[in-house]
Amino acid sequence: MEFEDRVKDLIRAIPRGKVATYAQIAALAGNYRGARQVARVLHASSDKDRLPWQRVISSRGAISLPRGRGFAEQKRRLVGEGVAVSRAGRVDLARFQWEPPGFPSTAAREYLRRLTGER
DNA sequence: CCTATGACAGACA
DNA sequence: GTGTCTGCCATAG
Repeated sequence: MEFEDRVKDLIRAIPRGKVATYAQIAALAGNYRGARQVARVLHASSDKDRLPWQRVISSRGAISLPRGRGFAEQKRRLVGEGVAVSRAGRVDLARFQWEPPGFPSTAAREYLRRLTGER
């Protein structure tokens, strides 16, 4: 339950006008491979816990919600906060990604390096 | 113990 | 750009 609580706190810490990715939240919460858990938390309790869920998007910089089930709502909320969202639901991470100190973590980088082929 | 779920991520064709 | 496949793991039942 601790991981879940950290995830919620982190999501609440994303400033207006910025976005974070699922993997980023997971890494900051201490589990750099827990992106799916972040998705689960959002799905289960974004309403209940009043999270700024619109600020969490995929690592490719896109809205993950399907059209017809939240896509338009998320886009509307983000644009309302000053985040530019393309028609396809893309956000420029270089401009809008939240970058707290210490991200990305060395653990995450190592994992990625191993995935990419141990170079 | 097991299985299912989850708004994922990365590699590759 | 699309689609598929694999790895990942906390949580609920």
